[in-house]
Amino acid sequence: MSPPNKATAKALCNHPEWIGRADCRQCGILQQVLFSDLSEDDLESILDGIFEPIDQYGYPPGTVLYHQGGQDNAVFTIREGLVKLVRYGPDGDERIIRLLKRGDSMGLERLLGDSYEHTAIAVRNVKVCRIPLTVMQRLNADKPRLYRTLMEHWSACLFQADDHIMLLLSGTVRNRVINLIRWLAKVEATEEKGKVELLSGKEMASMLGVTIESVSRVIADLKRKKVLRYLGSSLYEYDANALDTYAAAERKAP
Amino acid sequence: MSPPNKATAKALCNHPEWIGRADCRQCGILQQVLFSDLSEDDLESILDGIFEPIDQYGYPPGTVLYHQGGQDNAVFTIREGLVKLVRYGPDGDERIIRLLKRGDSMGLERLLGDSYEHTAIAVRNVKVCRIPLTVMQRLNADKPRLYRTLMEHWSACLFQADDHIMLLLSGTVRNRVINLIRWLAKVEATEEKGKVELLSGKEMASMLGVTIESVSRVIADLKRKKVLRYLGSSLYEYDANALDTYAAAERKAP
DNA sequence: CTGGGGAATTGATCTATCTCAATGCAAGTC
DNA sequence: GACTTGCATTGAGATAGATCAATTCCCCAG
Repeated sequence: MSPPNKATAKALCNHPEWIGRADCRQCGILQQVLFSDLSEDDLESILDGIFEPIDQYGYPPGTVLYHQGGQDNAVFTIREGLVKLVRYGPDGDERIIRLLKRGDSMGLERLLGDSYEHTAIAVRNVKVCRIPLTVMQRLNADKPRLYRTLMEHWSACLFQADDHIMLLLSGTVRNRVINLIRWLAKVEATEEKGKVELLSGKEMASMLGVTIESVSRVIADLKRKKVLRYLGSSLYEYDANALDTYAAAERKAP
Repeated sequence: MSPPNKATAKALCNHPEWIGRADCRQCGILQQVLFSDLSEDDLESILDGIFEPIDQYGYPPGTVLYHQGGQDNAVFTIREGLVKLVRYGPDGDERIIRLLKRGDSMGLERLLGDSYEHTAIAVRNVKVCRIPLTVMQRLNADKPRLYRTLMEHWSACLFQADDHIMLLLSGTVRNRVINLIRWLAKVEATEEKGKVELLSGKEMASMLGVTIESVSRVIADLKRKKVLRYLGSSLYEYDANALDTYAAAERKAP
């Protein structure tokens, strides 16, 4: 139940690792995800009839799951961890376009025949299911209801993109950082309430469209004001109310 | 063939106006849009069997097509013009999240039962087809192939959102403005090559996340440098090569 | 033609953030 | 334990862009 200690995590994820064949019938995540609309019988027939299997993999932070422009014949769903979707600017600078969490899916553009639109990189230790395109195609043909679920995933991505624009790319650096912290706290409510694991400075900067130094200064300030307290290995204890206060304080009109 | 002159346009669009019942068989746009995958027979049966008709409407600039949170039972496709999707910040400030052009569709979130996620406002004189949800639902049931087209529309929105982040919300004001001009020039290639109709300063500012004054200064500068030439009523002649040059010039490392 | 009003423009500050550079810190290596 | 290596932190100075404040420019109504 408790998170793996450091040694375990390291042993588990020092390199890409095949974890196992997916048994979708047993899977607590997948049922809530892409295949949530399918009955057990349908799942049965998936697992029996397909050529290519659905496999699970674990990756350590920094692993590239796929490359922009790539054509691996699979889509992915995230069982655990965070994945960043990035694009590279003309100077090779990396820009984080989206941050995907447990339950999100990525690479859906392959279903339309497009190559991957981003490079997907693990931000934390990550576990994913790799679903071959052939499986999706077959399912789409057999069970059109799956399309609805797919559309929900598209729309979820879209609304994250919109929130990104509103919350993370508008206003002062301080507000952007605070909104990012809130978002992280919300989606990673795995530990006890009141604690967040932040990203690296570079990653936060590249999500928020600001410099590393600016992010660092904001966080230092929040620490000084006792809104954040450092607990080690980028884990912080935070005061949710104070966060709200400080975010709101900025847009006081005099 | 030529665009309507000002007097005509005005008479046509001074207020929301019902233009006609859609004859999708004759429609040059719609066939390339939502219903591109359907045969003529399928279209036939749409038009015959449905209770609610597909109507066409014209709206003048500034008209609200639907409101964030609204629940009108329809999706729309744009036959002509530009529509902005906006959200409002805590202070009521409007932020343009996306700019939709001829052939794009909007309000697809209603297909999933969600209320509209944005407020849609005409930027120019606009013609749209209003497609009742019932029609879409019926079609989805009868012709599952339509789902593919829908997914393509979702993905198109998503990739516009991503481009928005990369091109319009990164870098200097100058680059953002130039990228916006290029985008407008590309999607509105209705007139002769080499001319763009820009948005109002307020609109450009709210797309790019900068102030009106900054946008104005950049445009004034581009005029001074003969990259843009004003032709009246926010129409400009532009030098595409020079635009590229000036956009690139900024990221020269000394 | 004429006057009014909203938008665009321009100028003069001001400031948040970037940039550059130095220092500190923690983890892994030999 | 000393040495590297990669980040995070902090400071000081430079600057792009915001803000505030006039004009000026259109466009339209009368």
